[in-house]
Amino acid sequence: MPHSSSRAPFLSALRELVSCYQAFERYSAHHIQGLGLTPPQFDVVATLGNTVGMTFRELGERTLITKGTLTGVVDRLELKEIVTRKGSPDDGRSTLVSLTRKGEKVFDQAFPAHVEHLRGAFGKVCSKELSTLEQGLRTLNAALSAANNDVLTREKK
Amino acid sequence: MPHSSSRAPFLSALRELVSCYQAFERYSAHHIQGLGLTPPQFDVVATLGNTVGMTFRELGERTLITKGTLTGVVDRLELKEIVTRKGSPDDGRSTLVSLTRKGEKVFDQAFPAHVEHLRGAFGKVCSKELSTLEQGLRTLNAALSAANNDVLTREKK
DNA sequence: TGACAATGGTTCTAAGTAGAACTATATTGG
DNA sequence: CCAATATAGTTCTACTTAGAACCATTGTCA
Repeated sequence: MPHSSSRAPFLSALRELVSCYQAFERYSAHHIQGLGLTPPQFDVVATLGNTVGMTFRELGERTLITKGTLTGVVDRLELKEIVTRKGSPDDGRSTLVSLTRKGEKVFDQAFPAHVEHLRGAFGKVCSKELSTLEQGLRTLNAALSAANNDVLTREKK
Repeated sequence: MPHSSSRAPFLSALRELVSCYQAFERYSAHHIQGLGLTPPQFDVVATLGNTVGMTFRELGERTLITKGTLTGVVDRLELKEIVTRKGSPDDGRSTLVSLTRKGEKVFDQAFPAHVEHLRGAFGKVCSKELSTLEQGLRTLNAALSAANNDVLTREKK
């Protein structure tokens, strides 16, 4: 589509965003699977690490995993005896998820190893460029959120 | 994990990359679903638009959908009579996928509409910042590809 | 206080995802 | 020319995904 990309130069930035994300996912997932976890499972373990546990709601907000999905991810981590569920004493509706002893060992081993693995790629990019990139992503993020809110409120009407 | 992020400043850029991608996906998917397609289905239609069709292999390379997944996506588009499969005359192994008449109509209607929708978000970011962002993403992409190749060749040995 | 709304999790469905095993057709090197 | 090898798609499995419907509990307010 030659004419459309010349009319819409942002499409090439977009393509780059998507392919960058996918490249990161590939690089990251490959390593995580070597640790015996899937990427969402690792995400949950990394989020629970060094905490006393948290509710499904909070866990979902931090990992950006929707609640329907989260149930399944936590199920499988529970099967592996890496996390446990415990009813909240304060609120009969909510469930607290936390790492088991075994889960903490997994965290202590996997988390630093994974950060090191990532450094293997990100370390090649100079920190100045990285912070420029971060700034640009923030701007785009804000534009996307705003646009998304526009659409949603327009639909509500 | 307060100490880890201070030791690894790239993690905050990474977080921004992931959340930016997800925000884009949400914004984009929402609109695409209003057109009666899923995001991968739209991707395939957009890739086949204004072409005479292509093989699964080529389609997979362009959309970044792996072949096992692509079979299912094309199946569902075929059910909707948006694309057709046709055995390649040159190579008995490969299959050509192309838009049907109806598929072309869908493309002509959906593609420009979607680009406009995206412009609603990206248009808010000035083009200078967008091209800086694109450049940063290219750099990171290159670093990720290189690191990934390193890992793969190391494993082959 | 008692109906009604909001919230937290689970379940269900349709789809996408990667990766491995499989089948059929090419290609290549001896 | 034929055996080994590579390539193209399909199938299968385990998992993730979002979203909707659902259930139980909690909060609100009349």
